[in-house]
Amino acid sequence: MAPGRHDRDSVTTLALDLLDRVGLPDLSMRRLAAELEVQPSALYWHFANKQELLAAVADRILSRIPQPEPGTDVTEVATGIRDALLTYRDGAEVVMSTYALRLGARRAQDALQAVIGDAASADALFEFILGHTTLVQQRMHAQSIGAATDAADDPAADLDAVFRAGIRAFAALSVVQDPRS
Amino acid sequence: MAPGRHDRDSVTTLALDLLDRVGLPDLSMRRLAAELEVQPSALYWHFANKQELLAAVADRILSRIPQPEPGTDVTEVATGIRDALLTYRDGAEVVMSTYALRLGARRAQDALQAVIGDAASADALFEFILGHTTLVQQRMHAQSIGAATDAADDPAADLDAVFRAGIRAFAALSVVQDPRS
DNA sequence: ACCTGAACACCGTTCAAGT
DNA sequence: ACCTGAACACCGTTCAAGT
Repeated sequence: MAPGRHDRDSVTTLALDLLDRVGLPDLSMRRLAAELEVQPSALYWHFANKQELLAAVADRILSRIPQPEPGTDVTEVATGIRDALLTYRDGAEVVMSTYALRLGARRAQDALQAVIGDAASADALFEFILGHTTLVQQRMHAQSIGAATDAADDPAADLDAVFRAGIRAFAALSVVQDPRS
Repeated sequence: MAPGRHDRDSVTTLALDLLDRVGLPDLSMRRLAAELEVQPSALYWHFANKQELLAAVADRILSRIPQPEPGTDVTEVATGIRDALLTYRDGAEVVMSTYALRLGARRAQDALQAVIGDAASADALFEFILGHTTLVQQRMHAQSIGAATDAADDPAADLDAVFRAGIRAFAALSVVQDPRS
């Protein structure tokens, strides 16, 4: 239980835990340092900056995506990705915020490309899942704050209908291989 | 040229201009106040908080979406929405960040629903456009910083291929009205 | 190898008071 | 109606120095 001696992995683990407890806006370097019982400057021995820390957190989140077994369909893979993003609070936003910088970690796209022929379509589907899940998690937070949302509607029911509509569009592609339109 | 006397509209206009010049991470209340030659606290007479200011900015961005004329197809409407988001730096991220809170301003979904039958599919397509455009603008910024991106590839060429792949998936829906699958 | 201490240049927001 | 002045409670990051 000595206060000190952390490494990249243990810092990332606590960052992920803190993210889930307080959300992305309150995940600060200073607060993370306090939980590690360490000065804020100590974090910069492990990570060059906050972006790099968030990239490590994003990779952890994406590591929960199941590898598709033979015979899996588009809906199953897409749902697996969405659920991985939903596992931690604000998970989708963290992944989005580091998407451009993350080297490697193409686990999601690879999984989708295994069930969708075209690479561009697989990327497009991943971008839909990211966008959709980000908005779902935002709405979760807005609701917990008690803020007025756009909707005079049921809170979660039709969100899933939107997800299914998106999946249906891309699933059609994998069946109807388009005849050079 | 007196320093004072602003209103909600003029503040929003300068905020949009500042966003385009410095990007979302550097769009702070203090910096905006400085450009208006006013104390930071003055902004809180016009807006309850930063979120509300960003929501007003988001509405301005979305107001550039063209109303679909009869005979417009899905590709045209979707491209119009993307281009509206691309007009200002980090436009897509601003819209996403206030999506859950924005009352009204369903202009984008309405435009899409006019060319896609199903409301859930129209929302899904909008979420794809938002996710995709956010990532495109992020990559623009990463590149201008000179940061290492994921790609050993052409910078913009295949981004558009992903956009077209997404559109194609949803466009197929509007033609092949699915026979109660 | 990993951390402290101190500093720099910032944030969003509140609130009494001014005109 | 619109703004100032001052304060509160925060940020990310750097860097010399310690062990």
